[in-house]
Amino acid sequence: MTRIVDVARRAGVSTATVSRVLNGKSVRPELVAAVRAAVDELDYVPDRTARSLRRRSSDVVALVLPDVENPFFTAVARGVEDVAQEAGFSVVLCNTDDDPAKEARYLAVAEHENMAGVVIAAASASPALAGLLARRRAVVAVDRAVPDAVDQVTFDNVALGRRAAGLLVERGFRRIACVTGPRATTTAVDRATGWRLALDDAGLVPSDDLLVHANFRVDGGYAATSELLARPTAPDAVLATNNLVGVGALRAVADRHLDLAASGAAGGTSVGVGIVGDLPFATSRTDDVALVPLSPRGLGTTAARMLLERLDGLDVAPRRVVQDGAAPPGGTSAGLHL
Amino acid sequence: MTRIVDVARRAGVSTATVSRVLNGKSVRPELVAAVRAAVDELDYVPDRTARSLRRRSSDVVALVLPDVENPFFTAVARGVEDVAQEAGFSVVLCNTDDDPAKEARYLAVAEHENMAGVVIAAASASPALAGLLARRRAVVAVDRAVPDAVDQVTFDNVALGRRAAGLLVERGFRRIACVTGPRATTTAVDRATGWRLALDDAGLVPSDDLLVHANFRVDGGYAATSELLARPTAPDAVLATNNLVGVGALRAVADRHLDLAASGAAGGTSVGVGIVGDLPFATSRTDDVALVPLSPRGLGTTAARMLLERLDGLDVAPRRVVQDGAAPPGGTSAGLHL
DNA sequence: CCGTTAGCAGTAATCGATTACACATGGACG
DNA sequence: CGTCCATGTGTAATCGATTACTGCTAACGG
Repeated sequence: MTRIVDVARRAGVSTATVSRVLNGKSVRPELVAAVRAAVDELDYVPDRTARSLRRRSSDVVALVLPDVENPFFTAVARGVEDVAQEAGFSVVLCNTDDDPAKEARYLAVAEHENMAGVVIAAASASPALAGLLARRRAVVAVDRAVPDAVDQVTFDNVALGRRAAGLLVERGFRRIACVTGPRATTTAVDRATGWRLALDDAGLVPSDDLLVHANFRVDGGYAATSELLARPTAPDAVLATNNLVGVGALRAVADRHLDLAASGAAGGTSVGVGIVGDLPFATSRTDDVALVPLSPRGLGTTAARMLLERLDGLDVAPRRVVQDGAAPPGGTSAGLHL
Repeated sequence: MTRIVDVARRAGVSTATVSRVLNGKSVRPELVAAVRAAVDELDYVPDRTARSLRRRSSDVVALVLPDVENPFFTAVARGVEDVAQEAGFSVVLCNTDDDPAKEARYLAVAEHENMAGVVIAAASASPALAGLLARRRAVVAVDRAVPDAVDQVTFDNVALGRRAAGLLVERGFRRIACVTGPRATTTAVDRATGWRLALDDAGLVPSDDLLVHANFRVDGGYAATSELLARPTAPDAVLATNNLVGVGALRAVADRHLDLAASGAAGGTSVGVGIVGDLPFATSRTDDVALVPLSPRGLGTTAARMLLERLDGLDVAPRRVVQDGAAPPGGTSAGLHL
C-alpha cells in the first residue's frame, strides 16, 4: 500500500510537506506540483484511520435511527446524507430498533470510533449521550426531543396533530378517533394533544376512549383501527398520527370493505381517515385521505447543517429549531430560527 | 480520556498485558482480575481508531446500496445488520442512488477506512472493487451479480419472473404485459426473460411491445403502466418485476378507476397485476394481486454470514448462492449451497 | 542436578498521518 | 548593514492500541 512516505520520497520532499499540500496549507507552488504529480502516479489516498487517530476525529457522522425500514426515517437519512456528503463527510446509518440498549451501543461506537458527530432520532426518552458530550462531540437531535443540552430539530407536533384533526373536522366528521404511538414517545403524545385541541376548537368531545395508544408501526395502526371500527358505536373518522399507523388504518378500512369517506356526510359503510405524514408507497388513490404532509428530508438537511456548523467550531448555546410540516427553508445557516 | 496505559498503571501491569486480557489471550488469572477491575473503575473502552490502525482492519462492515428508500433494500439491510451485530460488527449503510460515481466514492471510503468488509448491491455493471480486492478485503455481492471473483448471493430472477407471469397465466390472463427496470440492470432483464418463458410455456406470444423498460421506481412503474393501459389494445394484465414498479402499477390502475381483476374472466374495466416482490406499505387489499414474495432479509443474512466466514479466514474459491424467493434457510454456514 | 521447553509478561517497535518545534531563507526596515 | 519577521520546509514526536521479540520462571526429562 502506498503511504505518505512513498509519496514524499517520490516527490523529493518531506512527509510534512505532502500532508500540507493535501490539507491545503501554504506550500511553494513547484513543490505542490511535484506532490500532486507523485500522488497521481502512485494513486495515493491517505489512510483515514491513521488520520483520525492523529486528528482525534474522523470525517464520518453517525445517524442513529429507531427504524430504517420506516420511509419517514429513510427520508431523514437522505436529507442528512445530501448535506453531509456535500461537505465531504460520510454518513453511517445505525438502526436502533427503538431499543435503548442498541441505541446506547451505537452511541458508544460513535464515541470510540471518534466519529465527527452524531445526528440522533432518540429511541429512549433520555439517550446515553454523556460520553459524547464529555468529549465535546457535536450532537444534533432530530424529530424527537431529548433532555440534553444539544441542538434539536423537531416538528411542532401539537400543531401537526391539530391541523390533521382540523381537516377532518372541516370535512364534517364528528366522531373522530385518534390512533397514536406509545405514551413514551413525545411525538405520539404531542400529536394526540393536537387532536384533542382541534376537537375542543370545534366544540366536539375528545372522549378518552377514542384515543388509542398503539405501537407506531403498521400492525399497530391496523389492530387499533380494526378494533375501533368493530365497536358498536364506531367513529366516523380515524386520525393516524404517523405514516405507518396511517398505512395500517387504511388497510384496516379496506379489509373491512369500507369506503374511504371524503366527508362526514357519507353513510355508515364509509369512514374518514386522516394522517400526519406521507404515503410514499400507497397502492391506492389517496385523494380522500386528509393528509398533513411532512418534510422529513428537510428535517434531515436542517439537522445536518446544524451539525456541520458545530463541526466548524460554532460555539453558541444549543439551538432549538421547530420546523413546520411544510418544505424546509433553504438558504444559509439552515434558515435557522435561533 | 482513559488510555490503555492508565489501565496498565492502575492494574500494575504492562499495556501488553492489558491488551491481552481484553483480547482474550492467556494471562495469569490474578492479573486478569486486576486488569478487569482497573477497566471497570476507569470505565475504559479501547479507542477503535488506534486499534484499527494497528490491526489494519476495523470492525465495521460497509453495506453499499442503490437506494435506501426502497423497502427491499432496507430489508436487506436489516438482515445484514442482524447477523453482523450479533458477531460484534457495526454496519454502515452507504446510499449510492444507483450512481456509479457515488458508489465508487463509497467503496474508496470503505477501503481507506480499513473497513473489515463490504456487502454490495451494485449500481454499476462492474463496480470499482479493484482496490478492495487488492487489499484482500472480504466482499460479498448481494441481489445483483458482479463480474468480479467474489461471493455472490442472488435470487434466481429468471425463475421469479417466470413464476409471477405463470401465476397470471393460471388466472386466465392472456395479454400480459411486463414492466421491468433498466436494460443495464441484470435483475430487470432476467425477470423479463422469465416473463417471456412463462408466456412461451403457455403458448402465448410475448410480443415485444408488451415489454416496457422503465426505471425501477414508483414513478417508472406508474408511467409505464399508465401508458400500457391507455393503448387501444390494452393488456389484460401487467407484470411488475419489482416492488416499487408494482406500487406504481397499482396506483396507475387505481387512478384510472379500473378494478383489480382476480382472473382473466373479468370484463374490460379491470386489469390483473402481478408483482415480483412485496408490498409492505400497501394501503389497499392485495388479495387480487399475483404476488411472488421475496425474502430480501434472508438475502441480507446470507450475505452477512458469508462475509463473516471470509473474515474468519475462510479461503476457498468465491461462492455463488442462488436463493429462492422463499424464506431463507437457517442453520449453520448460512445453509450455503456451495 | 542441569538443560530444555513451555508459558507468561514486559519493552519497544509499529501502524500511517499530522503537527509542534526548529531552522533556513529572503525581504523590510531602522 | 544588521535585525527582525514572515514564510516555508524538515525532523521528530505524537495519537493509542497491538504484537514481535526478549527474557524470566518453573516444570520436566535424562
